[in-house]
Amino acid sequence: MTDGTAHIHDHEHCIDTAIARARELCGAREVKLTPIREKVLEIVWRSHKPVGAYDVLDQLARTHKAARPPTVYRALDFLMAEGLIHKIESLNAYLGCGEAGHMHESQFLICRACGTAEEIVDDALDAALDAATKRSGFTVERKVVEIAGVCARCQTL
Amino acid sequence: MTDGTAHIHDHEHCIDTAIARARELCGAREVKLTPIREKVLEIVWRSHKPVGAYDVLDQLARTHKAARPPTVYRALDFLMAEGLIHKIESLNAYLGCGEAGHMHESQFLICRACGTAEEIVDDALDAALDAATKRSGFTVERKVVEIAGVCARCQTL
DNA sequence: AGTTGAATGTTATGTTGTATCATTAGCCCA
DNA sequence: TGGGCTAATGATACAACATAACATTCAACT
Repeated sequence: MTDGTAHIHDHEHCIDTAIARARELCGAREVKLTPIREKVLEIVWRSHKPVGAYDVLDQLARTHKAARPPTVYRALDFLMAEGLIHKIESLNAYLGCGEAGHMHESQFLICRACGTAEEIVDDALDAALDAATKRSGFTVERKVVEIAGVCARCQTL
Repeated sequence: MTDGTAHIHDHEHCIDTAIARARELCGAREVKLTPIREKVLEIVWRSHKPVGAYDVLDQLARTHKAARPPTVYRALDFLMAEGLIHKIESLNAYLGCGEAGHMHESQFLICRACGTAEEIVDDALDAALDAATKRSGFTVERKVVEIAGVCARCQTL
């Protein structure tokens, strides 16, 4: 286990919880969490680090020989549409969403030292974003907030 | 002229101003705004829309046959390091910086209808970002804020 | 002129993401 | 029960974005 956050939680449990939650949500919404989609979700959740689509593909291909780029991108698109994962634009990588269920704007703290990305929910920040756009008469559809730097833990190492 | 913002300003003048400013800054900093770098800056400034590296390459190649992807990426890297342009991560595209000279965090309103990206400077928003990270003990190096939606003008069309 | 370091040239390749059409799987229901 | 519909997946090809590595040129200083 090389995951920099492994020390603070039971990661298998955290994956299982995320998948169980995804099943519930998809059931309630009457959309299909197919085996491929579920497997991709699990692969993304296996790390708290954002993971690239082709890394997902490599891992998926171990159990699913037919996997190709479109296989992965379709699954990722589905999972994003359902709010189960996020894309980190500044890394071209994907991350499991810890707040799945209620749609929300995502804000990330990305550590360049350990590679982890922490999703934060800050209502004051979100309000400031809305205020900034309201002034311009701009209608918001998506808010990308990605803060890169060094996390508290890595600074002490 | 198909630029959605062309109606509100003299674009040639705005390009000239940006290049003159870039020359000043590079002179003061004793870094070289070479012909290639200046041409790339001009190409980026020709639109208020973020422009892809390969679009820049196509345009650069008209006057500079030897241009290749590294030619363009090197120039873009230089211009970004000097704060003369920004990269829009969610579009993989580049945009002239209207606030060149003082280093600052960039925040963008990106209209999916007309393709323009407006750079905004909102101190309250920036303060909210800092507050959010301070709480986590996170050291910020770069802040990416990209708000996508529909601009005021496009909503009325 | 000779040396040095930055900039550019050149070739190749790596990485990320889509378009397109064919095939399969689940579901409704006549 | 099997025909017809739609969603999902398979499969091939390619487009778009970006960098590695090494060669050459150029400008500045001595």
